[in-house]
Amino acid sequence: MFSKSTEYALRATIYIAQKSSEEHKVGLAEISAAIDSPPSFTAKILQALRKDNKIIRSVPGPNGGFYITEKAKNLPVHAILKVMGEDDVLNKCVLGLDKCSEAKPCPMHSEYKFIKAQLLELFDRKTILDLENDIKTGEVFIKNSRKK
Amino acid sequence: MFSKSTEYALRATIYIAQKSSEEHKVGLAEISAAIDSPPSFTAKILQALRKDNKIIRSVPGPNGGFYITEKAKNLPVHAILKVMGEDDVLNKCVLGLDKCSEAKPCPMHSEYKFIKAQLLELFDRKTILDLENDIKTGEVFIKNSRKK
DNA sequence: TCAAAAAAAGATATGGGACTCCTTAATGGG
DNA sequence: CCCATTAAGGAGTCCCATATCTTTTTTTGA
Repeated sequence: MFSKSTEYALRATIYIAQKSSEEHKVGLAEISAAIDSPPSFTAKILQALRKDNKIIRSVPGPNGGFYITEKAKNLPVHAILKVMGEDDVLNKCVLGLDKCSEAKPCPMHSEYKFIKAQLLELFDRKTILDLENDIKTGEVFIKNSRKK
Repeated sequence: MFSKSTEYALRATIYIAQKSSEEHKVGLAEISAAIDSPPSFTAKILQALRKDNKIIRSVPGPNGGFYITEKAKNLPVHAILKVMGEDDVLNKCVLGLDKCSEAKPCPMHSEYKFIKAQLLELFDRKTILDLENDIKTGEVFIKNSRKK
């Protein structure tokens, strides 16, 4: 559904939410190990998220790293998707028509719109904090198995 | 949601269903004009669909072209997606985890699975014939506006 | 049987996503 | 103030989806 970049962004943000605070930051190496993502590439993605200045923050130097404020944890997953430029993915027509709309629908539109609405609702409702809490229950995970 | 190739495949198939029969075939030029897709690229995609030997058929030479049998029109949209290799797209984890499952879910899994199920149901239920009929009511279209 | 028509096949760009590496800047500890 | 640490930034690689162009093969109709 989403690009690799976005997948890493989501997993990394959840991990940072889970493990960091303003006092205790997490480093790139730990993050990419925890979510099993390529470190250098993850760095680029975290840079992008950081520049947005809304979701994650970072500090260089010893004991530096990434963190996320309690306030930012209340942001919906949709905020991450927006930064990663996935907004259009969710609004796109199944058949790829630019002008597909309620007024000029494609043959899939009338049925797909209800499903799309649920997707949008889910990503708007679910916050970073929600996902972090799910992890803490231990019933849920964000680490990929190492590829062979 | 899907690749350009798949979008063209869907639109082209619907157009062929709408305009062709075993007696009256439609040519590549007409198809790509009707759905506004690059002709040469569309040719490749139709080749792939054709090779599958289930959905569309073709005949070269004068008055040749592409067509689809009445029987094949009863195939679900999912059949096209399968040929285009989009099967994994629909089964993929939102966070990109290989092992995400009911037993080992990601934090989005429990809510996303219901939406995913609806998507799968829609693509399994909706047939090519259904889409063709929607077009015939005239309330629906498959042609993109020409890009400037 | 020949020529035209149309799809099939092959060869070749091109742009962007995915990723790596190297250098630079910022920070904190000794 | 210097050095180790860590993120930021820049440049470049690789591959695949997208797309085009050309040549070959198949078929039909005259």
